[in-house]
Amino acid sequence: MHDDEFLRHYDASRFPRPSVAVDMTVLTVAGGHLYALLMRRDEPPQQGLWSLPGGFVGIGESLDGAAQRVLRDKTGLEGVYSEQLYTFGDPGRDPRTRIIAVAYVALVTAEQLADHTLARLRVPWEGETGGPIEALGEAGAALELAFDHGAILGTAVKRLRGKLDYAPIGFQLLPLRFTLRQLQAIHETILGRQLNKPSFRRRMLASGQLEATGALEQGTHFRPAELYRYLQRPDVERSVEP
Amino acid sequence: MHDDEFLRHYDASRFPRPSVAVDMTVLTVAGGHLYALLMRRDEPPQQGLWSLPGGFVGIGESLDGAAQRVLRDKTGLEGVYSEQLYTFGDPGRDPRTRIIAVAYVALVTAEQLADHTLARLRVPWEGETGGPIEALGEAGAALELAFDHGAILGTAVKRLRGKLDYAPIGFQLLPLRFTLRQLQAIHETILGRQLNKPSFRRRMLASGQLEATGALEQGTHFRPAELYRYLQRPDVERSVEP
DNA sequence: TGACTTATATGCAAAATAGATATATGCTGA
DNA sequence: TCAGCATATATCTATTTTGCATATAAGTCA
Repeated sequence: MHDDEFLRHYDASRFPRPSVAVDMTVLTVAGGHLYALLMRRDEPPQQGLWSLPGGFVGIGESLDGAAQRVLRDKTGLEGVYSEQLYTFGDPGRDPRTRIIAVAYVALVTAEQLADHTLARLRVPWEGETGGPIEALGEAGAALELAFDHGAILGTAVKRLRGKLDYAPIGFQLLPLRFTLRQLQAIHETILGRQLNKPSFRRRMLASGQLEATGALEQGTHFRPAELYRYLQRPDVERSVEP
Repeated sequence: MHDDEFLRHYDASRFPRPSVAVDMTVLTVAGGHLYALLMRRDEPPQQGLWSLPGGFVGIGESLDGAAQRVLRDKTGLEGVYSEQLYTFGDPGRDPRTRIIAVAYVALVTAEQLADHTLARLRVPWEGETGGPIEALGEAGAALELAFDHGAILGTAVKRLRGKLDYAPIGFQLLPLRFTLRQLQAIHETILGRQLNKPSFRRRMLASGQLEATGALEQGTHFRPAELYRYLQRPDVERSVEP
């Protein structure tokens, strides 16, 4: 193998190359609704429209690394769960030039997004049908989304629905200690349908992912529920996942 | 919005950009084994090693389009089912320069790969654990794989196992008309475990994806099985799928 | 025609699931 | 201190799904 010699003469600039960006879908659940973090574009193209936080991938930077960096720089969030979602690369998806976007999903608790603009998501399909979804502003009117970000959001919701019952998704959206009822509410919101209470309980407890803490919920006007904890320590887990 | 003016002055070459390629995982099933199409690299880097067919994405070409083109140019296959798998972008995964690879999985029948080099896949994990897998040559020895292609193959098998029971995967690996026993053999090979016959039958027939043709298998030395057909016409389906 | 081999159908037990109902528990306010 | 309240938690039953065993059917071949 003469890799060394070959590489000395390799000219990476012979062909025109697209730009590569990461787009972050930051989702949370609150009050029975799904929300996504959106930012108003303050420069062209598509100035004034709403978009997912994104940024270009550095030439020496891994995709997961770029995702974490963009998240930190644009939203201040650090060390949150995120995974690669899908890569959107239609020519023309961005009017500037050819930009291929590697989309990521990040899940955070509603408290972590207190200072950001959240848009309520309206999913116009059931189950895992898929397709673009709408983001609604305060008034309930649909926000105009930049680029193909409506499609990216739809893909994210579809992914969440698919992974919900075999991956530790709900836990990322809750504080470290939570009640089974809270976890069920998260699942119901993501799936967009009601679930049976005893059945959900059994399934969760049988999954081995949960551990009872013995502590009880505080501040209720009725019988408090027991607090549970996720066993795989969601505070440590990061972006992984092929 | 002054998008027009902005775009006239936009300089896409201000930042160094990675190259973007598609890598095709072409899989088939035969004789109880999973096989992948591999090509021997005949030029550096990593000359002599075995790799997935791949190629750079053209500047005006969609990712799905690039996948179909690479498949056609490198293997002669046209119009086969393929879907995007995952994007591999570690800096250093390719020694030439920064190359981000959007990996695709394509499924074809064994007959369609008659003229190509196939490597039997050995999956060292169960279920959907994930991780790189080995490709074995004729003699049964592991082939040395280029770049991160062992990891890409592992991701492809994990994806197939996950989608098998709710997506039309088995049909892509069979001729248009097939017996239930053949379909079950495909499932068993992909999953790496035996399945219950009456149970598999019931599940498939209840799924509504199959239609009995009335015709019977030919050339058996015993009772021939009925031939079934996939309802969504797999010969029409292409790359889709977020 | 009957032995052979596999497809297909049927029957039954075990397990998982949904749903309804009953019981337990902590809070509130008199 | 105690009844009433609201929700958590446990229990029970009907239904569906699944695995496994067995029976029957339908071709080939001698």
